[in-house]
Amino acid sequence: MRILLVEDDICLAETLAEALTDQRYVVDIVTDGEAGWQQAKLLEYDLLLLDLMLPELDGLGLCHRLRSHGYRLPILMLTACDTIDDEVNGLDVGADDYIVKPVDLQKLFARIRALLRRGSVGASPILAWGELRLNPSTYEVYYRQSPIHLTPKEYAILELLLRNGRRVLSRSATIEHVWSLESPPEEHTVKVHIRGIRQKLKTAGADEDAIETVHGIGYRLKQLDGCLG
Amino acid sequence: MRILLVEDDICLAETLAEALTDQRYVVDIVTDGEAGWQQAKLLEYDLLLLDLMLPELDGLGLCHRLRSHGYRLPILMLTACDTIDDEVNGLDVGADDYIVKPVDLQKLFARIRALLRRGSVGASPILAWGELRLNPSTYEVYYRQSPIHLTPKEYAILELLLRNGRRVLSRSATIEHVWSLESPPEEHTVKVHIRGIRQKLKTAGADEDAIETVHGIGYRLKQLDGCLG
DNA sequence: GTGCTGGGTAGCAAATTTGTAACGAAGTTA
DNA sequence: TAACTTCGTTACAAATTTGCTACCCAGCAC
Repeated sequence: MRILLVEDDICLAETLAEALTDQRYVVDIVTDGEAGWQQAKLLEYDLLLLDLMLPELDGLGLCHRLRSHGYRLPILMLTACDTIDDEVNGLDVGADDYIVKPVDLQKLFARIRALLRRGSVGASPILAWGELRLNPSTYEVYYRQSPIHLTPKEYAILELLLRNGRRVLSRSATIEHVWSLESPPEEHTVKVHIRGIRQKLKTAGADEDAIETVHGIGYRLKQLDGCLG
Repeated sequence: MRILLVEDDICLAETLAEALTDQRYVVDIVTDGEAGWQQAKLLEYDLLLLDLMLPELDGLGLCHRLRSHGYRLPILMLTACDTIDDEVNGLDVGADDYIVKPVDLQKLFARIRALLRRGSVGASPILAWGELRLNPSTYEVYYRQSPIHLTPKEYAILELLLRNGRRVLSRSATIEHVWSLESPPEEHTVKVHIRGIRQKLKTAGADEDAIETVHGIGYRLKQLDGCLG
């Protein structure tokens, strides 16, 4: 699960990101509202953790802009002031819940779980590409009828590829998303994991390689027959 | 299975909680609707037992707020007035069933069991997975014809697994559902109990392990032969 | 072709995660 | 009270995952 954290207090942001990473979320941090908007457009996040007070574009503004552009991801507001007014404003512009600072981590985790739980109900949870299917709610990966066992890192990379469609993922971007704050490995490590995925797909009966290498750039999913990019 | 009881009559609340605890549920009590809302956001409950008349935010209001925020847990309304009106109102705002005071405990248990098995396959009160069967109303567990004696904790974990099908249960989620708030054990404890279950199933003649370890995530029931994900 | 850069493969060792055994505390039952 | 069960912990063993080094191959420029 990928979370976008929009928080200008770098110290708090890193603390939160570390805690969330421990909870196995992948966390991206941006420090102002405008960057949050750009980043939210760039990738499909599962949840937005949004400070109310931000430079450039504040939390309410970003929230409002996202909702008015049709983004339906769960938004959890983070606010220093726990007045009713703020809550009302936040929920008015389309936030799903809010939590006051100082942040109680257990409470934060619980709200995030609650939001993700109900977010995953409506949308089709299965990511698919040709004969390949990945179910994020059960961590199951299938090629046709064959279950494929992937390690956590392999799984995370494949999920990232599937969520990004034909977009090319550079190795550094992959590391940023999959490893996030934990000590990032060398870029070569990505190759090794890509190899692991390819090998397991092949063993499962995939005739052609689902992952395309874009020389000098990175990886992406291969064009499907009969599908136009 | 964890139940949230929202009831302002402390005497009744404690009586019910005790009875439910005897039935091996984990019960948390709050005494007003607003607290109920906060608590429901905090933890993932398996069922909500909700008095209609409450201070702060009444049962109908809480029920409505939960449903409109996407919560889908079963809600059992508790009401002193057994008029059609109340029933209609309750079901309108999204309660699943209701029971009138004074509470007949046996009836209460039966309704709770019925609501908890909602969504599971068929109308059978028996939870089953392959040759494994678990009867929540008698706490009996069988593998084929052989009865299996499980300790309460082992039983609770196995029931949770059976109710969750292929979903992966993290160790922390398992603790959240099986242990009460005062004394949650270390995550390692879950491993030890899982081992106990596996060992007893094996002794009972299970050829292959029913519980699958999902490395880095948690546990789930193993895929059954002939079942597609 | 040669040289160069980037990507693929294999195997190993460290780190992390999970499994097992055993102990003692606490509670139950006879 | 003594025997027994349950349960959470510690300590250690086993398994899995992970990231690295080293080496080979493919594509590209000349």
